[in-house]
Amino acid sequence: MEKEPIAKSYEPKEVEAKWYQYWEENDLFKPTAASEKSPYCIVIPPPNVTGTLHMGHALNNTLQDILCRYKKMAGCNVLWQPGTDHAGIATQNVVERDLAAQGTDRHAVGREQFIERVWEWRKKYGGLIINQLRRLGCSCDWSRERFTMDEGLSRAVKEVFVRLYEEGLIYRGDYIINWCPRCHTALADLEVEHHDQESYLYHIRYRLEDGTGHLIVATTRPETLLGDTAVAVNPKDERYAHLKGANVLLPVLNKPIPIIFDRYVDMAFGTGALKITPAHDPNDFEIGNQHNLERIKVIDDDGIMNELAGPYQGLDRFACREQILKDLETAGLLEKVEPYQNAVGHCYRCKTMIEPILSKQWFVKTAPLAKKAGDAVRDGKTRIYPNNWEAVYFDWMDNIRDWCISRQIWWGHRIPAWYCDACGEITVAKTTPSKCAHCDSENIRQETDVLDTWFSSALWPFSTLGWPDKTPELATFYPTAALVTGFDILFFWVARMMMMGIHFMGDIPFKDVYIHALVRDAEGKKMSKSKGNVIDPLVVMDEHGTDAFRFTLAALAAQGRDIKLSEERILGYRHFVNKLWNAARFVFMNLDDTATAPAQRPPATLADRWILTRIGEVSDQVAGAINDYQFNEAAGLCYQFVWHEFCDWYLEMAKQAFYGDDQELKDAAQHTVLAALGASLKLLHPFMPFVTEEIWQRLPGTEGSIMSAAFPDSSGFPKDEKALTDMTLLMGIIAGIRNIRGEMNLPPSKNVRVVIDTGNTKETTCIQKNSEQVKTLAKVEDLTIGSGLKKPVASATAVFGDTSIHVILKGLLDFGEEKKRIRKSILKIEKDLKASEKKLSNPGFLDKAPEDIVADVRAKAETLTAKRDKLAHNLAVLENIDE
RNA sequence: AGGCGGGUAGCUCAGUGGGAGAGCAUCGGCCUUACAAGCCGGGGGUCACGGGUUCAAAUCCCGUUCCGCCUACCA
Repeated sequence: MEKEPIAKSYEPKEVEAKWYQYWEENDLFKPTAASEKSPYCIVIPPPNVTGTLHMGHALNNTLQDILCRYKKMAGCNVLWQPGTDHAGIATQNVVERDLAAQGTDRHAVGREQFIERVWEWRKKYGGLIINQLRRLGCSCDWSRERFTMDEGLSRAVKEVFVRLYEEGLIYRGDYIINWCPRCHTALADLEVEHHDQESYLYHIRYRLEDGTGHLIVATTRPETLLGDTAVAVNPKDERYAHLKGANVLLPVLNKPIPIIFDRYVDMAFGTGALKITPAHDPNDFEIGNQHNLERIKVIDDDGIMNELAGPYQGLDRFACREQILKDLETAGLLEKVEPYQNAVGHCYRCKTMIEPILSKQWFVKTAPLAKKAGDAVRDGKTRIYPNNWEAVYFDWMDNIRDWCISRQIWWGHRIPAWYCDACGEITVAKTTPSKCAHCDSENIRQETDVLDTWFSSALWPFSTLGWPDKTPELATFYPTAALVTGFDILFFWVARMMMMGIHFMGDIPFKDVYIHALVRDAEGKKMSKSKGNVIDPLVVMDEHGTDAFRFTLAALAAQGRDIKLSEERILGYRHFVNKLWNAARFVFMNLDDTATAPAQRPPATLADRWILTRIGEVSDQVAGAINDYQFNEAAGLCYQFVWHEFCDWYLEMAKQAFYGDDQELKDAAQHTVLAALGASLKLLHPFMPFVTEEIWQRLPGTEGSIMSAAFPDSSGFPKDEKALTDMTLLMGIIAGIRNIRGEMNLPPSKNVRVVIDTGNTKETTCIQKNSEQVKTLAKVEDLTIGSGLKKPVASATAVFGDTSIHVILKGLLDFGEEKKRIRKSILKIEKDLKASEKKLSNPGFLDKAPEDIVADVRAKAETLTAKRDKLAHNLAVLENIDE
């Protein structure tokens, strides 16, 4: 296809955009409509529309793309379902910031106008991250792109809400939430930052109602005592056992409240007595529920004390604290103040101190859903890789709390519930009702809260495939094959998709969950803008090319460990991309000037037979590793094979055929080298889509995209055991000679004469047949091969197996140095030998170790002994000469 | 506080029961007509420490220690 001459080094920029466009134009990212092939589907973890591509996305999507591209080549009907998330609070914040810059705010603009502005913003910037995913090479079917606020997905959200409500699995109730008095919204636990803070622990005297004494309570928040409805102590605490049924008087307000007994109270902390404020503390709320305590809200939504705070009404919560402390002091009720460090929640956005406040919220009753979601993993229907995350998953599912799904913001799915002002009942419906379902009053108004962002993303695996309609995609691709995500959203997203998928589809949403690591900087720190240690994937792709970047991520993606990304590592793999490029260049230079592939030829040389056998083996290993989500393993296998077997050995050996006159050998080599290069490209394609496509399209005899080619496997290649053993011998011989050359600092220009004393005639034949290779690759000008050959006088010796290799160094050999070299070698062998002999002389080992292991050790000991003896013999020869 | 992960070559990390590996760095030799972003060769590790299980431990168990992360409601 491509005819222009191939450049000396690979230039990613020139080819990446070209091929991405080609793939899209040729519909290569789309699944086939009706297909015999087995379906394979991944739904993308939808990035926030506000987002730009960061390292986490890059890793996440690279791994998904590797899976999708591999599966397609392996013969599956693949759908990678893409889309974005409306990201309620994050997006609302971005647009609010815009408004602030224009000197206005959302309240001034009004709800409808505001939402319109968000849509406008989305239209303008929402495609940013999608295009960055394209840069990364993601093979998503973009014709199916979805957005959580789309019409279709919104319909799914309403459907789910209404059905859960009708089933009694959604309810409205009082709950303690994290309230930001400045932003005026509830915050998810995730959105609360905890900072250690220097504060004080105040010991306050609560007098007993009957006047017989007092009890001391320790607190960091004295102002909340206005809402106290009990004091709790541990039932085992003997100090307070006599106070059963007694009341204390709330300081300042002088109101009697009960002393209750609850195991939650830590006897060792403070005085062992805990004030209970159910309306302003999450724990107290729980305890209050168990003891049926009244909940008194004394702080309003602005953080100001309300009418129930009595004399403190109108004071800011912090001012109130000061005032109350003064009053307690005056009344002689402040026993002690000690410095204390505690973690206090702050709004992640404006850093205002969070106020836990009691309010009415919507909830999903999760227990029944969680039970099934837990069982699905317990039963192995869904498998989590690596499986240590299963424990974390179970722990959460087994201790799950009801899920608060309402948010007091504007951007999101507005809850489809209407309150009736006439009868006070709630109407929940998929479409906007005209009147109350209970009393027919038309005086109804819709809930102003919107749903938690995770509510719509919980439906993602089926809503994107068309649910609640019965679509062919849903029938084909649900349950999806795999979900690839980071552990940080295991609870928020994965767990909820499991619950919703099982409930509404009657089946798990995905068979496998692959949890990958976090990408950190070279020091292991989390990348963040404030630390300034962010590596921008887009910059990396610009500098080193997408393929090198992707390969780096895959090569570092070992399970269960974070990735420390370093520039050097990327550079190393960039070299690998270039190596592949140059290997291809070499191949092209040595093909006859023809556009078509050379005629089919059987492999003619040992090298030909060997490389084909190796491709078969490696292909199976790579496929196995990808199927097991061992991305680093798969990448490593490819790297090792392509560089150190295909390039270092096969291409070097093929030169003999290419540069020689034997047309038959040449034809066979051309055929083999094309097969080997083609297979290498296919193995690498899932990791490096661009460079492999670029080379593939230039290869003679290929048709269409490499994406449509079949992934290699061993059934398509010979299994030539003899080629493997012969090649091992040959490589050992050559390495032996090279080793001596290296140690003696012999430049390649200095050819040497070599005598090879083999162990048997088989070896003699093998080496003789390939003597030209030995001569070329080890720079030998004269090679003598035979069994029982004598060591030449001025020669250095290496031993491989039964074979002695003597390199003649007339006038160059330092006898002393050579003897030293051999002695060192013998010492090393004897150390190994000793270990083997120790095992073999251990009755326990011979008794209990498996036979094959014992046989291995025996064989090893024999080999080592033979080698040692040979070296010793050669050493003796040298010593005789010396004398 | 609890949970999780980790400590292996100078650096970054693979390696889950049978003689320790890779990349980078380093040292020596090479512009050998695909590639100096390259080729050939070398050196370098008490696998954190201490115990245990086993014929056999980097690998499994217990303890110690250091580092990192996540969760948390000690007022």
